[in-house]
Amino acid sequence: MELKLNNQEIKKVESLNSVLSKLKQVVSAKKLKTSKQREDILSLIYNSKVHLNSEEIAAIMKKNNKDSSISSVYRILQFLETYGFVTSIDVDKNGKRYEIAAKEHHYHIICLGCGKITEFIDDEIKDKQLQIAHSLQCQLVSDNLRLFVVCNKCQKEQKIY
Amino acid sequence: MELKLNNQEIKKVESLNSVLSKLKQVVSAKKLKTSKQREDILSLIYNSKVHLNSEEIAAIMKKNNKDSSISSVYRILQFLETYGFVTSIDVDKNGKRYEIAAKEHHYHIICLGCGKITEFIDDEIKDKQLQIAHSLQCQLVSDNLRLFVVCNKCQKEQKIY
DNA sequence: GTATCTGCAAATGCTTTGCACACCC
DNA sequence: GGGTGTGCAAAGCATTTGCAGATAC
Repeated sequence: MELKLNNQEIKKVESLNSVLSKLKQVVSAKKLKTSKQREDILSLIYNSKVHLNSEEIAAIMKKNNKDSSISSVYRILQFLETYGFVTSIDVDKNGKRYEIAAKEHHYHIICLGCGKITEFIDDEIKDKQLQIAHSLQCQLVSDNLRLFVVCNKCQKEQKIY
Repeated sequence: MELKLNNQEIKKVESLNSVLSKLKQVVSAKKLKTSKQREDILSLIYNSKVHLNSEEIAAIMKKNNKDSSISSVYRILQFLETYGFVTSIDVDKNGKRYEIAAKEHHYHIICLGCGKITEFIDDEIKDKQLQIAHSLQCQLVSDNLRLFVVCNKCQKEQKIY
């Protein structure tokens, strides 16, 4: 089977420099102004091995002496998502979590015990979805597949279930 | 392909009476007390052809002269979800939407234009998910596949995109 | 009678927004 | 200098919770 798994993260399809350069293009095209925070948050999400939420992003910014108010973090995340630089996923009650959009198209496995998010790629599922959308005369905009599991470690620790 | 589609709703695998009888069993086993509202809300969700949110459920209860405060609706929905009578899906900003659990296992297609939710069944995707969970030594608890689309009608009306 | 269920209002948690000031071009 | 970005505090919105009274058993 052509399943690709990766416990760390799915391959990125673009370099950080390329992503940052695209950000500059959008900012310039929209006649907006450069903001160090915007670039920093985008870089942070690009480099993060985990899916951060807004609070965590604000906390890391603070730790890196790049302090940013939580409202700015929200505004910047909204901007970055609107213009396709990041995507968000809902996995728990602690708000949306973000990841860089410049990643291979993938799905998420979420452990209900420890919250760990694993990513995987499956082309068959992707193809199937396109077929389904097409058969309904729908234009597929985005898809979201989440598997909620109890991981091996949490099963052994009898964390839940 | 073995895709099953249904523009109205996916077949239910259990009668309302059977579901209500199971509710009575749980209530009795947990030494709780019968509540007409709990039964009414469960019946309402069973019979609804659309995915209702809490506000809508409260409004329909009111219209049927079975008035229920919004907090009771939330408490009852939480109860029904905890004990596996209903399941919830997140489709928009208007809160979780509920459906009866006694339905064939299925996925959702959500139109970003009109909000219409279509359900579909696909055994290949289901099998694939089980394989994936198994290959990661994970116990699959639940899965959630949402396709966000622009439906044919909304494309013609150029509602979005 | 006693524990659960309900309605109300207040609280919660994530997110958005209004406003004044700071900063980029 | 004019408009965009930011920080702060307040507001929004779905949901939860504390409490007192109502109801089921």
